[in-house]
Amino acid sequence: MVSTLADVAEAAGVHPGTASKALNPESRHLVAAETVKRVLEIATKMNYQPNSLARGLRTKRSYTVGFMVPDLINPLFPPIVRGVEAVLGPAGLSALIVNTDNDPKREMQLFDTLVNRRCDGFILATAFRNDPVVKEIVKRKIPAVLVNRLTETQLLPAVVGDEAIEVREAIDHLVKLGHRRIAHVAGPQNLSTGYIRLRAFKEVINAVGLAEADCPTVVSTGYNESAGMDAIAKLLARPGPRPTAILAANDQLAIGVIDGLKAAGLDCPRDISVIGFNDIPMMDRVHPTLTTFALPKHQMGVEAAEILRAWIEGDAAPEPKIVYLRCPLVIRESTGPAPTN
Amino acid sequence: MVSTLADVAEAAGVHPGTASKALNPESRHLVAAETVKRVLEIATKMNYQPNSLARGLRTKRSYTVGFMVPDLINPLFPPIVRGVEAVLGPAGLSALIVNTDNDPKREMQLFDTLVNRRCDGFILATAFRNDPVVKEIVKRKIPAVLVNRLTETQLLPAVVGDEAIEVREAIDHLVKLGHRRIAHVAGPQNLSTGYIRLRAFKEVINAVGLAEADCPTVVSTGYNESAGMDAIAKLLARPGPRPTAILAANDQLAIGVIDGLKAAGLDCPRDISVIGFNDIPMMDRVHPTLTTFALPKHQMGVEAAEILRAWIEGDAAPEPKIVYLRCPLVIRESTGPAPTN
DNA sequence: CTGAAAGCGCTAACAT
DNA sequence: ATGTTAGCGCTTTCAG
Repeated sequence: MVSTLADVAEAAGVHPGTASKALNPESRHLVAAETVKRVLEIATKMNYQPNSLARGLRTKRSYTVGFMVPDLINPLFPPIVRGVEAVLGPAGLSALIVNTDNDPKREMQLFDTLVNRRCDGFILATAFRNDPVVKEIVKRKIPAVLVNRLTETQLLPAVVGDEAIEVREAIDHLVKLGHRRIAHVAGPQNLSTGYIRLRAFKEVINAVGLAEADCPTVVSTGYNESAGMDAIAKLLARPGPRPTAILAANDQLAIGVIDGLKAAGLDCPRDISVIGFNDIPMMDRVHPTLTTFALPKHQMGVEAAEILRAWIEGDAAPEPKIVYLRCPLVIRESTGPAPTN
Repeated sequence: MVSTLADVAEAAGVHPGTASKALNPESRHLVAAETVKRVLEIATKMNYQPNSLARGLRTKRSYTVGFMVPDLINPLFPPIVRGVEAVLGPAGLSALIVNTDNDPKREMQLFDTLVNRRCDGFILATAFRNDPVVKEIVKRKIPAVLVNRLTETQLLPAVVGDEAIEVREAIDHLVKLGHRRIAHVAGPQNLSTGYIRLRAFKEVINAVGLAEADCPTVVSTGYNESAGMDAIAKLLARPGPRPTAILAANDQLAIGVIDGLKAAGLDCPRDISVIGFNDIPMMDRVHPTLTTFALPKHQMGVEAAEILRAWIEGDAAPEPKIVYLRCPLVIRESTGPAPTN
C-alpha cells in the first residue's frame, strides 16, 4: 500500500542511499542523470511518498511550525492564518495552530507540546509585552516571528500594523469633523497593541493642541464587546461635558462602546462618533457600519511566514527587525460631524 | 539541552527499554513501582520530553489528525475547530488544519500532504455529496469523521445539523407570520447542505399546503453574499407577485439577499422576511439582525472529535452513523408579519 | 557516481 | 522485573 524508499530503490535496481539522493533536489546532482530519471519515474509510478516522520527523525526537522493565536474565533486571526499558510504550504511546511485564550499558563503548556513535536519554528500572535514563551524561544534559539503584537524589548522579528500613525490619522479625522473632546478606550496594557495606542493617543492629543482634560482615557480589561460597554459606561459617568468621539483600541471594543451608547440613549454617530482598529469582517455590515483601520491581515501573515521560512531554511538568525504595515483608514457611518450644541 | 530517553535511563541507572515502559502509562505495570517512581522523578527533573517523531516512526502513529475545512475565514468554522481541539488536545493529538477553498483538486493535493505526514485520522468539513477524498479515505481504511456536510452514501460517521427539521420550523415560523409566498435560495447542489435543504423545502411546502407556484426556488452558485444577491435578483425578476419571505440556505446567502433587497428598493422585514442558517458570529449585529438557526458549532466539533478519538484509540471502525444536532431557531429582526397588501 | 553502514530516538518482542 | 535486540524509514558520511 504505502511504498518506502527501499521499495523504490529495489524496483529501480539501486541502493536506497542512491535513491534518496536522486529523489532529493539538493543532492540530485550527485547522481547520474540517467539514474535520477529512472528513480523518479519509478517513484511516481509507485506513488512513493516519503515518510516525513522518518525523515524528520533523521534530519532533526519536523517540517512543521507552531502557530499560537489567542483565539481563532476572533475574526482578526483567520485571515492571518490564511496568509501564513499561503507561504508555508508551498515551502513544505505545515502549521500546528493552537489557541491560548490569552492565558499565560495555557500558552506555556501548549508551547511545550509544540516543542515536543519538534516544530521547526514558531509564529506567535499571542505575545504579551513581557512574554515568558518569547524569552524561552530566544533562549533555545528557535526560529520565531511575532505578528500583530510586540514584546517590550524586541527579541524577535515582528510584523505589525503601524499603530502610531493610525492613532494620528484617527485623531486628525475626528478633529477635521469638528471634534475637540475625544476619549480613548484603551486595550489591556500588558499587550503592545493596548499600550502603544494609548501612549500614541496621549502624544497626539498634545501634539494637535487638544486639552488633556477633555480627552480622557480608560483602560479596558479585554478586547471584547463587554469590556467596551464597561469602558464607555465609566466614561459617561464622569462629571463634565461628555466626549463627542471615542477612539477604541479595536473593533470589538468599538462595538461594545456603540452598544453602551445605545444603552445610555445616545446615538452613534449623531451624539458620539466611534473609531475602531483592524477592520475585522462584518464591520461594513454592523449598525452603524464602523470607521476603522484596515489592517492588511493576509499580508501580515504572508510577511511573517516569509521571514520564518527564510530563517528556517537559512542558518543565520535575522535581525529582530519590526515590519510596520500601513493600514488605511476606512471611513464609514460611525464617524460624523461633532454635535454643534 | 533536549534530553533523550537514553539520558534519562542512564541517570536512573536502568536500561532505556525499562525507562520507556516506566514512562508509558500502559506499560507501567510491567515495572517495579520503585523503579517507576525513580524514572519518573528523574524524567521530570531533566525535563524529559519524548521525541514524537521517533515515537511515531516506531508506533506508526503521528499523534496528529488532518482537519480539512473549506475556508477558515468563513466564521462558521473557527468555532468547530475550537470544539475539535478541545477534545484532541487532552487526548495528545494535534490538528493539522488545511483550507481547501472548496476546490476538489486542491482538496486532493492537501489530502496527499496530510497522508504523507501520516495523520492518524481526519476530520472533514469539506465533503462534497460525491467526494473522491472520502472514497480514498474509506479505501485506505483511515479513521475519519465528517462534520456539517454529508456524502450521498454514508461511508463515514458524521455530525451535522438536523436540516430537515430546521426547514420545517422555518416555514412554520413564516406561515404563522402570515406568509404564503415563500421562496428558497438554495445552496450549491453538490453539497449536502444545499441539496437536503432544497429537498426539504419542497416537501414541507407541499406538506403545509402552500402552492408550489407561489414558492419558487433558485439554486445559488456558492455560499457567499454575492451569490445571494444574484439569487434574489433572479427571484425578483420573475413575473407575478413576489414572495414575501425568503429562506436562504445559509447566513451569508441571507445577507446577500438582504443586500439585494435593499438594492431593489425593498425593505427587510417590512416587504420581505429573510431567514438564514447557522447563526454565524455577528448575525445579531448586522442590519437587520438575522433570524437564523443556531447550529451548535462547538458541540459539533466536540462530538466529531470524540468519535474520531475513540476510533483511533480503539481498533474497530465504528458504524458510519450520523449524529443529528438540533439547532434552535433564533428569531430576530429579519422576519416579521407578511405585508398585508 | 554508487554502495555500504550507521544512526536519529523510540518501542515491543523476546530473552534472561 | 529488567535487559537485550532489532528495527520503524530515512539521510548522510565515508569508502569504493
